[in-house]
Amino acid sequence: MLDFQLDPRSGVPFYRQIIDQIRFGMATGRVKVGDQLPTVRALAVQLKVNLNTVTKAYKELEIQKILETQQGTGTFIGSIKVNVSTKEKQAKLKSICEDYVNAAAVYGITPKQLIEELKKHEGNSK
Amino acid sequence: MLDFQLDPRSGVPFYRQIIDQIRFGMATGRVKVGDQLPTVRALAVQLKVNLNTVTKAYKELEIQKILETQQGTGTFIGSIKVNVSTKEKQAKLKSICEDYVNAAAVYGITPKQLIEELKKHEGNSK
DNA sequence: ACTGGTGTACTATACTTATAGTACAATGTT
DNA sequence: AACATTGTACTATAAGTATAGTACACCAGT
Repeated sequence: MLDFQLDPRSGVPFYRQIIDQIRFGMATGRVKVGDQLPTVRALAVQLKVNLNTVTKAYKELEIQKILETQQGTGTFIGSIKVNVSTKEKQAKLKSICEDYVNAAAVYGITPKQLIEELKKHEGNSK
Repeated sequence: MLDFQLDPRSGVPFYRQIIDQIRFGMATGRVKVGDQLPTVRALAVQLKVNLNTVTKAYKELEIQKILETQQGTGTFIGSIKVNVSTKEKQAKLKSICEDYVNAAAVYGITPKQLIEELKKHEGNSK
């Protein structure tokens, strides 16, 4: 099951964050072909966004054949193999780190200190 | 000198990308207090965006006392200082790390990868 | 057949973002 | 004093994003 998380401060539209997280979830093997996604209403409530926002995300992925929807039943992971390019992965990593360094810098925390703290989490790499 | 680059596909507004890159440049020691930034017109041409877009970015940073502007002269890196108690700082560090480990995990990025990326920036950070 | 849950389709509104264009104000140099 | 360069302040337009609300269509149970 995917653990959706929206960051309103990132500037990235919600529907795009949802799309990204589903695509990355498929690429990293967190969800498999045939898995059912949360219903549009359930996810809207969970993420505290509008029904239309989730719908927009699902619809775009459905157009790309990444999701398969059955009206009345639900939305499922399609059989298309999603390939997130290493370039895209790298961009995401870079973007996250920049946000991270900026957020920390506001409090006078240096990248070096961040690294030290992060080492405590290294075990969870899976 | 900062090497600005905009990614139109990221979904992040241009003016925000400019803000982020300036802040990131400060956090990682690429620019120092007193350095002059490109003029609003020069940067607008360089990035192929509108004058107003650059202005918006500079203005927001000026409000935050991160930049200092002198009409007729230019825009410069300000000398902001953040005073936070070490206890508060430590708590913030922990909180920020947890947030980012979670945010990264959503995209299949491990703490170890975060550390690797961060190491690129630990050099000049004070 | 009915009911509840699913996705879908619309209208309308508000806010944000980006652009274009114009004009003005402050500074420094000549 | 004149000029070029800087930041600033408007108006107007267009596109994108998010919300609210309503209604409908499809499917699987009972």
